[in-house]
Amino acid sequence: MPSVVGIGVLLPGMQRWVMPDVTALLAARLQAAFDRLSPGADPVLRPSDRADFQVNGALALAKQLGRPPRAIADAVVATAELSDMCERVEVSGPGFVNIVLSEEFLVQRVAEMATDPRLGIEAVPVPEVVVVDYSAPNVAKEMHVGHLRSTVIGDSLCRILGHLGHRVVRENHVGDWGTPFGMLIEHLNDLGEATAVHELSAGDLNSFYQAARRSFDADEVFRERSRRRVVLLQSGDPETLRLWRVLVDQSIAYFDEVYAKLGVLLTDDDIRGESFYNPLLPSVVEDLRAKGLLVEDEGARCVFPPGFTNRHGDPLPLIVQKSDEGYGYAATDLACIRDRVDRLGATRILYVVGSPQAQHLEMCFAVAKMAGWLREGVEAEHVSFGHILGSDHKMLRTRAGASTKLVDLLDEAVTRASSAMTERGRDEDLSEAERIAVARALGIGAVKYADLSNDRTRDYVFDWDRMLAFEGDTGPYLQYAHARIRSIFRRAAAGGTPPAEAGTVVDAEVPDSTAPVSLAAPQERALAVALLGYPAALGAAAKDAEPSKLCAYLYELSSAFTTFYEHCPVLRAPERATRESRLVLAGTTARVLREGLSLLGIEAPERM
RNA sequence: GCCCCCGUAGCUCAGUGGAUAGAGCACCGGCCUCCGGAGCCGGGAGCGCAGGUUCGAGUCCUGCCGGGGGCGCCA
Repeated sequence: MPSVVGIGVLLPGMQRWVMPDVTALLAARLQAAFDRLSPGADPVLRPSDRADFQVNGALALAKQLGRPPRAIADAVVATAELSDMCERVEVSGPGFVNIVLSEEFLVQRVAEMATDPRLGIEAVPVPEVVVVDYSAPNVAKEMHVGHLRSTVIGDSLCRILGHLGHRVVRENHVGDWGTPFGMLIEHLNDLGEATAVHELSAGDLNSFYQAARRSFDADEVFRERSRRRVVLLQSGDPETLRLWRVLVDQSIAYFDEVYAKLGVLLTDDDIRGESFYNPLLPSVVEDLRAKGLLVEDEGARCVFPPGFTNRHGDPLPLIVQKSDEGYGYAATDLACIRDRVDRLGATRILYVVGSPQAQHLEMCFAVAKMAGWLREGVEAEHVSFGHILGSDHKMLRTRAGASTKLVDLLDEAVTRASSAMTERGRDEDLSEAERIAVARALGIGAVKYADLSNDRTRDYVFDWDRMLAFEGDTGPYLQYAHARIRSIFRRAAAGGTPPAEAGTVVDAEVPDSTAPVSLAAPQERALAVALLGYPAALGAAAKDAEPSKLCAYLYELSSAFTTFYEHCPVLRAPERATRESRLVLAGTTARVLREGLSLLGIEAPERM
């Protein structure tokens, strides 16, 4: 069964009318005004540092309409229906329109958000079927840092898209087929099944693989056995398949351990390994041949999508079937696309795959379009990402030059988080069990946030001290901001005084999220505006498949909160009404932080 | 050789063609009877180089320089 995330929001009865978010609402109003001047003209609505928003569309329209930009801006201001939202709309400079939202509007929207279980996030009206291809470890091979990015980014995208109401199908394209399995199965035989299983279940996949490799390189007899074993595997020999299954199952059990440690959604049901597509490969080749796309070249069956050339400037082939009749990975990738469109009904396919494979994927997409498998209305996107670099700005490796094992990295993160807590005396009130859980949340969260908060497409420098810092744009900082707000509510629940017994956890919710909100102080207003930006930020992250946009938003929100918190006493507010209003602001901030972090796959502890 | 990505402050990074290019770290100066100071307020410092398109370019185009990646039977 394909995995489904977030389908719940589409169930009858749960679907409810939620007002469009502030940005969308404003954009719609402005669009109507611009349409009257020039149908379809882009208002160019942008956040502004000198107002809440600015509208730049008038300048672009000036030349086209042959009118001064200020006159156009004036016309927009005169005709746009903004009076219920804004307290000031004015033309400035060469023709910008500055928009300042009214306090009444902000108050009303924050109140709606505070009482909305979905925090103002509207389920998309037309859900897509989004297939997310990510993680993709190899059977009988250790997961290393190279798998971190794909797994973490893909996980977050699944969560975000699912939360927005899309039907998400997770696909873990595990490397479980191909010529190396001849060698691996023969090595398994040589070790003896029991010994091999023991070694693999201990998670020592690398030494197993490397030993197989050594035999293959050194021993001609072993090599020949391996080749014959590949043929047996391909032909479906039951005993060979059984041994193959042993390797696969042991590896999957190991992957599950890593996924559990990492805290991602992937389950065994999401595994759609290369072996799954194996039976579909002949028809891929047949269909390409029938469509006249297949070209035999040097014995290999290829498709030459236009626009791709090799080092000599000659057309570059996508090799579908090798000269030895075996299928190349391109065939699998093509079968995969077809399967996702036909069987799963995908309307959007995300490949969370490293940037080196950009050209290969482009070629696959091009061929799939030529063959009609990727039809109109189905988007295939390469969600590309860069390398993780060490402090020397080179690919992260151990001293020995091997790529770092993912489990080692994660264990070190938790260890470092644990000592950071002790150093800062943050663990004094926590029970041992809670201390361990928090250290885990902090360490894993720090690694994930460091990865997710960068522009995917770029390489980033891996730096323990920076990612685990409790200040700056880090996971722990956001978790801290959340924990600090929760602490306010524990105090509020205890009558405004600290709990009598250290270690007592009072799980307090917002006492009254329907209390009237006032935004008299500028820091209160700024926090309200930041809160209302949540839907737009989430939408942008989903549209661009870019979790860093959600990270940037959450960091801005935290900053707005700390400024607010510094200047606006909550529990010590002089008036009861002010105190309750501020509790609503703080409580809503905590909820957005917790939900936002969870959409990144990061836990938000109550205390830390 | 060809193709792709990247080059923004001392460091790590944001910047969907719009006004004076923003953060964090580090540094400097203020604020502590502080609901968690892991903070708040303020400061200095930057778009690799050269052209071009545009009313407007960090953003788009061309060339160059520098870094990374890819380029036929591995995935």
